[in-house]
Amino acid sequence: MLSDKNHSDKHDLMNQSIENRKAVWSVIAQIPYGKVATYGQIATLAEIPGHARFVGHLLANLPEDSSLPWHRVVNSGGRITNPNSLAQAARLEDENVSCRDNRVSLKMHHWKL
DNA sequence: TGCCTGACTTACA
DNA sequence: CTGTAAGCCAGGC
Repeated sequence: MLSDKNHSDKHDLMNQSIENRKAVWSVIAQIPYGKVATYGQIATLAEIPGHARFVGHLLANLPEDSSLPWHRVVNSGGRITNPNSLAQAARLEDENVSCRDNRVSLKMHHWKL
C-alpha cells in the first residue's frame, strides 16, 4: 500500500541515521592510543564521506561518561576546535602527543595516512 | 517553513 | 597566514 510504503521509508531513514551514528562511534573507538584522526576521515571511514560536520555534532552531544577517545579527533589542519580545548590538549599530552597552541602534528600522529 | 549556528573541509584570493 | 565562499548535517527558535 502507499501509506505503508511512506511509513516504511521514514522508518528506513531513521534507522540509517542511527546506523550512521553507530558507525561514527565505532570508527572513533578504533583510533589507537597516541594517534589522532580528522573529522573528515572519520566520516569517510564511517561510509558517509563529506559528513565531517555530522561527526563534530555527535562529539558535541557526547555524554560525559562516554568511553570514546573523543580527544583523538582534530580538524583537517591538526587544530583542536573543541570548545574545551584545554581538556583535549591535556589528554593528548598524556598520550605523548605534543599539541602546542591547540595544534598537533598530523605528520607524526595521524592515524593512517 | 525558513534562517542561523556549530568540536568541518576544500578551494581560492 | 587570513578571509571568503560553498557544501554538508542536525538543532534551536
